[in-house]
Amino acid sequence: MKENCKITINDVARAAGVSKGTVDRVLHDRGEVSAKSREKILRVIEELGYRPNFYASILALRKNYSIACIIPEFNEGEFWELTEKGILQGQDYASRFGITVNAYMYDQYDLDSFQNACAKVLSSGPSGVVIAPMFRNETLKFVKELSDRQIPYVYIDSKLEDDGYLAYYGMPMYQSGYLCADILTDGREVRNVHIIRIERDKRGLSDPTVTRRTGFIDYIAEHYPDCRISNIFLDPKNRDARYEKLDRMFEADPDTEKYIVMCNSRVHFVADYLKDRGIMTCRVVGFDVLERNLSALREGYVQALIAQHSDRQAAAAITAITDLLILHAPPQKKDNYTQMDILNRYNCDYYI
Amino acid sequence: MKENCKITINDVARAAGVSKGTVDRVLHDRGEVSAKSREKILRVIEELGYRPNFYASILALRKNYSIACIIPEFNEGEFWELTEKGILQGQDYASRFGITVNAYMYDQYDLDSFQNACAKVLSSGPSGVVIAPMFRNETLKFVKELSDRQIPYVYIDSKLEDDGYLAYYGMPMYQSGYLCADILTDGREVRNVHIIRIERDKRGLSDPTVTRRTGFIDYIAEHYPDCRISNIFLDPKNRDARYEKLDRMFEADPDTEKYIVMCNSRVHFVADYLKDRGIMTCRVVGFDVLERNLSALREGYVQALIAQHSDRQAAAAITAITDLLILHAPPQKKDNYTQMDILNRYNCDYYI
DNA sequence: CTGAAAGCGCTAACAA
DNA sequence: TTGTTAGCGCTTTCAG
Repeated sequence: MKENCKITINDVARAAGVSKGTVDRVLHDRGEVSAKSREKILRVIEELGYRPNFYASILALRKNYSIACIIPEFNEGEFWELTEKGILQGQDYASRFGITVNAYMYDQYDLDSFQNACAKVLSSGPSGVVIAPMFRNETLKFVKELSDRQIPYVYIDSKLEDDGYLAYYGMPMYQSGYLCADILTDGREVRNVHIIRIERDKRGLSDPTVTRRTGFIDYIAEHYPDCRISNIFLDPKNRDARYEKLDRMFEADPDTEKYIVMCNSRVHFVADYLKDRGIMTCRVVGFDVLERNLSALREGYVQALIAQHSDRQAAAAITAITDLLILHAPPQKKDNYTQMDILNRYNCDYYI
Repeated sequence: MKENCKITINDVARAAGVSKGTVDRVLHDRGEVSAKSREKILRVIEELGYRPNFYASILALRKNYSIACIIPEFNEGEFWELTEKGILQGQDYASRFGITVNAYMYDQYDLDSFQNACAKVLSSGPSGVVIAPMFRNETLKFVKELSDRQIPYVYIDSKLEDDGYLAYYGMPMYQSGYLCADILTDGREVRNVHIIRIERDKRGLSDPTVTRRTGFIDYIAEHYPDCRISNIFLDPKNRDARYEKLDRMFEADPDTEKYIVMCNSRVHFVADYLKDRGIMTCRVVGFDVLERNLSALREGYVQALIAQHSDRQAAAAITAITDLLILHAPPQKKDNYTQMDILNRYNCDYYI
């Protein structure tokens, strides 16, 4: 299936009647070669099916490639933890090729900290960058700078409308909302749906779930035109306030079976409430495999989770850059929409 | 995050007051070293945090590793096609390390052809083997031989009860049946369930879905103790006979909404029938992402598919052997149960 | 039991 | 424009 490529640069040199130095020159396009030699060498390479041995290559040019990853910082059990796991996996791969990988975290609610991270990355002189963008304008400025410096970059989680990225790995957000609505309603008679959201003051930061919510709402509009949708905003830092809001929501909805959805990763807020109140009559769907969400799934307070392997996304991003650096091979596809995984209590234990 | 390990074998040698030849000897345990030197060298390695550069290593010992993969042969669109894709991916990875990968196919209904494939593999003198076992006894004999020759082997798809394998990558079969029953019944009132099976004459070959069926039946027994389960056997080679059987089945079941399941990858047989007969009132669940199954899913003749990334299983198997060969690192886990993916019409397009 | 030395295939600086 | 050469870090004879 694959030739045992024992043809070395020496063989090529001999066959072409030149020295290996010259062959190396045409291989790496570092000029200074007569058109005639060049042509001849290329033909010989073709004929012999020469494939460079890149151990030797890496060994000889002991370059210090490095990849920088820019992601939001996080606490244990939060969404970005899984991404970091993926960075570690990718690091493992990259290190096989002598490439170092570094993570730069920023506070996703603080523009300054983001700019700070970008500046640090830039000054570290990376060979490639992986970035999970939250601040639109600042990110565009940053990647512009990367482009100017010819540094390849890969988006993960979400991407922007610029065109210079090497690749993107993330979930199809709109479809995930659509899918979510299908799972939530599941062919039942549904008259009220509650979308639970997180209060966030958004200075310059793009809401990462707005597209998903659109997909959700579209599905409802198409399949349940008479269904009412209510939006409830929860304060992530204030439990009592959350409970109060949810209490009010429950009072207002006349149906006993309530349909609840959360388009971000915090559905455990709802699950905690339901558990404390001893309510088991809701149908709840959320996103992402935080440990707290999984518990809620197992205990039956959440019926389904839609998950993505954000670890694989990060790892794939690093692999893409590694392969570009080492093999000079760009990824097969630029936009890589990763699969949407439906988890319930029976398959969630095999997920990670 | 990772040290720039510039410590070479020379540094170690110097620090230990010996030559690099001696260091190499203790590194590879090829004896002939005094206890004193040995000890000293080990300590120095520890202190300096020496990590061998395996480009140099691979370059120096230009070995010709090869990995053999033994899987059933297949026609286009059949289950094993995806596995082959994974082999190609794994090959891609392995070739980065100068390892060649070869596939050996056998007729899964023909013991001779299996033995033949095994013999070929053995005589090719592989450095590692990936195997999808169908014939129990013959496989056990074969892997015994591999063990004797110290050739590591990895099971994919299913595994046997021997203990010498390096790793296993496959789906948890029992749970997949259990999950399947949950998705099929989905909280509804179910009084009849039809399990559609494939007629196969099984001389010495283990039925790969028996465990899955057990999981399915257990779920029904636990959640629907009064539900009747019927088994229908279809001839894969005779369309008319299949239709006749299904006609009879439909006549016998009084309910309009019928619950149908197939525990192998051929649920498209049922879908074709339903489509031709114009029946849309059934709830049908099957397994695996054959193109024909996906079409049935999109068109609504099948409600859900439970899928597995058998490509990733194969690729992971090859990666495991590669890493063992190159890095001398065995896989982190021996038994790797891959996730069970639930597919419906809204997420299936993002699956592969 | 140990050291010296010759490569593995490729790169890059230096001569020519 | 080209050839020569000294490594990159490790393995493996071959002497001692």
